[in-house]
Order: sequence, then structure tokens, then C-alpha cells
Amino acid sequence: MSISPKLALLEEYALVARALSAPARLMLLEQLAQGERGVEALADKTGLTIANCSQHLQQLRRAALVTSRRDGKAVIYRLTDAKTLALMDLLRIVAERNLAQVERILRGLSGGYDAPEPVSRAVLAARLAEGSVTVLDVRPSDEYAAGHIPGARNATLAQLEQILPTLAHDAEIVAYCRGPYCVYAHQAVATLRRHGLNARRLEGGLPEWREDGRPVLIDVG
Amino acid sequence: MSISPKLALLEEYALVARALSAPARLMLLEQLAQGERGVEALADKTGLTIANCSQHLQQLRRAALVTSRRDGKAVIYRLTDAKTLALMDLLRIVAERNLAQVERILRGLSGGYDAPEPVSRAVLAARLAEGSVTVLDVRPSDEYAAGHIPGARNATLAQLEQILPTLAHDAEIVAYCRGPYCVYAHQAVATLRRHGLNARRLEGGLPEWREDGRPVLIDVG
DNA sequence: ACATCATTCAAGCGATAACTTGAATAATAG
DNA sequence: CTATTATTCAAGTTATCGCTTGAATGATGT
Repeated sequence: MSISPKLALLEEYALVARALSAPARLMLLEQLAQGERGVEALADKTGLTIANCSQHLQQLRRAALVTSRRDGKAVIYRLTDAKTLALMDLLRIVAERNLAQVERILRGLSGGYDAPEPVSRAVLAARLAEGSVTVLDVRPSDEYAAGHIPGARNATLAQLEQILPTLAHDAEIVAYCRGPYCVYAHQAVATLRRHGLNARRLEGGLPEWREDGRPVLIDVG
Repeated sequence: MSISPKLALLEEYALVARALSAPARLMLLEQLAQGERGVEALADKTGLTIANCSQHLQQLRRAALVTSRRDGKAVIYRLTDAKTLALMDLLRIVAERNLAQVERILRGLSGGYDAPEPVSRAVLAARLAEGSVTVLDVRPSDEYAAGHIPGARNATLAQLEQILPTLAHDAEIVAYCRGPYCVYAHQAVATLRRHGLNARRLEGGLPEWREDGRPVLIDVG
């Protein structure tokens, strides 16, 4: 088609990278990592207008990072496969490993406290089994209802201060949120530690937990 | 320090993706995967002007995908670490897996012939040890001289037709080039098969071979 | 210090992307 | 069929990107 097949190929690879090159689309992908969603729900969660959201989604679809299906009058989007998640992950790892700027932002999130190492998902699963840990889900309640780690309590950042007294001061608290792109868990841990609680962050979030094949509890309405 | 730390973080991740979103920069990364290079050499190989090349390189450096050092009056660039290579690889895998367009371009490269499965690097190493295979390096001779698989013959696509008679018609021929982004090996295999030879492509290229820790022969002098 | 060479910076141009607004399409309900 | 609701398309604006040109910087050799 084009002048050179080599350039045409590179153009296709670049298309996929370009789809990942806008913060708005990374937000959408993070949402979709929680589970499939309709356009309006995505627009709500990300703060984008419907039309804008739709256009971003179409760009993601062109890059084959997401696929869509119709359900009545709604169009439901979801990640094409786990490879999309892997690509987001590697992107994040490279950025965090090499960009001083990222380091600074993450440090700022911890509110000056030194953030402790995150807890691996395998360790959390083991400690959950023996009941020696309190798990905190720091996502909006609708996302919690759509699936959460069994035994986790739900509290948004805004609600966190209110439930502080009800949290055990002896057991360790492990907070998680949407995944590595999400900063809720970082901020929750900072708040908890500021109040003297023994809190750490889960490595990854619910999508990664589910990807591991671990149990997820869904509230039925 | 922006309005929201969350957005600032996503902006940084997006920066890395944006660095990968131009074909010119993917070309540069492919060249750098062969080994470190100066700006002029990179400009030559990619066909970019010096100034343009320099600007692309700086964008890659801002994204921390490459680093540079001074050597006299020259500035030498190289990939920051193997993670950069991994990111390029995953990008390619996602694109090839899901984009019908890529499928079509690759099929076109094979000149209508059905391309056989590529040979894995482990298999090639084993068959090299027992001498049951001819290895063909389809890169420009300067890149061959800077490092190649021990025992490989060098021939560019242009030279390929001339050396055809000297290639064994009984043993299998395995062709490789710069790596998965490079189409030389695809085209060489197509040419060889069109002439009735038993040729296949190596999975990956020299950078991946080196990354495996396998021996690389460098011409001195 | 001066000249030289490799690289980078700065300004300008055309093309593309993000976002907004308002209209068009598609599936369902009455 | 018409109305309704969810999504997509289309046009327009502003900002950014990729590329070019020409000047500026930085290291080296005389």
C-alpha cells in the first residue's frame, strides 16, 4: 500500500503506542481493567464528556486494545485480553523505574512518610486465610459492589477518617484500589500511618488479583 | 504539583507511550537495539536529517527509554536497559496479535508464499552446535561486522540473488536480521523459498540473541 | 585564541490530536 | 410509526507534533 512495507509496519506499532499516549485513555483502560463498562459509566468515572469519551474509546478500539459489544441500546467496552493489561503494566514499570518525575509524584502522595514496601498478593492471600490482617478496599462503593476481595471492608478516602476508630490498632491493615495506576491506596496508607496505624499497600489492585485467579466476591443487588 | 497528582502520574506514563508513538523513533530504537550509536550514524541508518534525529533522540531520552554519554565531540546513545527492549516487544506482540492490518502487511512481505513458523533461538543454537544448518545474516555489512551469530554468512537482500548458487540446497537455511521490527529476514526467506531453498526465519534478531546470553562474534580490524 | 566538527537549540510551517457543540444513527418502548 | 435513550459522527477551535532551516553550543586540534 504505502511506499515501504517496513514503514507501514512501524506505523501500525506506533498506532498502538499512540493509543496509550493520552492520560484520558489510560484512565479509561484503568476503569476497563475493573470490568466491562458502558460508555456513560466510563464518562462518569473519568469526568470526560460522553462524546469525548466515545472518541477515545474508538481510538482504543482501533488499536485493538479494547473491544465492544452491543447490549440493547448500550455499547459495552472491555479490554481485548490480558495482553492489554500487561502492556499497561510494563509501561508503568518503565516509567517508574526510570523517570525521576514519577518518583517525586509518588513520594508526594505518601505525604512525606516513607511508604513501606507493598504486600504481595500471594502474601495477602495467605494472611487472609489465617485471619491476621484487615483488608481495606479504597474504591467507590459501586466498584466495590461489582467485585472485591472477600473479607475486605469498603471505605473511600473521604469516609476513611470516620471509620478510623473502628479499625483494629493491633492487626496490620492492607489497602488496595483499582490497580497500579490508581493512587487511592497510596493516599489511604498515608492517612492511616499518619494516625499511627500499621498500614501497607497491596501490590497491584483488584484486576491483578482477579488475573491471578484469586476469589472475588460480588454483591448481588 | 499539578492540579491532581493522579493526572500528573498518568501524564508521565503517557509520556513514555508517546515516545513510542512515532515510526521514526521506533526505527531509532531498533537501531539502538543493535548496540550504542552516535547521532550521525543513526541519522544515516534511518534516513532522518541530523537535526530531526537529534530531536527524536531527546524525546526518547526524556521518556528515559535511552541514555547518552559524551565521547569526544560525539554523543553516543544507547537503550537505557533491557526493559526498553521488552516494551518494544510487547508493543509489537499486541499489534501483531490484534491488528488485521499488520497481518496483511506481513503476508505481503512473504510474497504470497506461506511463511513457515520461525525457528526459535534455542533450536538454532542446538542445530548450530551439530552443524546441521546454514545461518544467514541479512543486515548491512557494517552491522554484521559489529557483531553477528558465530558461523553466520552475511548477505544483504541485494546480494542475495548472487550468492544463491553457493548456498547448500540440502541443508536448511535460517535467516535473521535486526530483530522483530525488521523485515529483511522475512523478505530473504521469501526470496530463498521462491528459488526452492528450504529457508526459515529466526525468531527475533541479533539483539534478542545477545539478550539470551548467546555468543556473538565481532570482527576486529 | 581560533578553526573545526558533532550536536543541539530556536523559529516557523503544515499536519494531526483533543475537546466542544450540535446533529445523525441505532435499538428499544409506547 | 413515533418517541426516547445511548452512542456515534461531523465541524470547528486550540494546542501539539514532526520536520525544515539556520544559528548557537561544546569539545577538540592547531
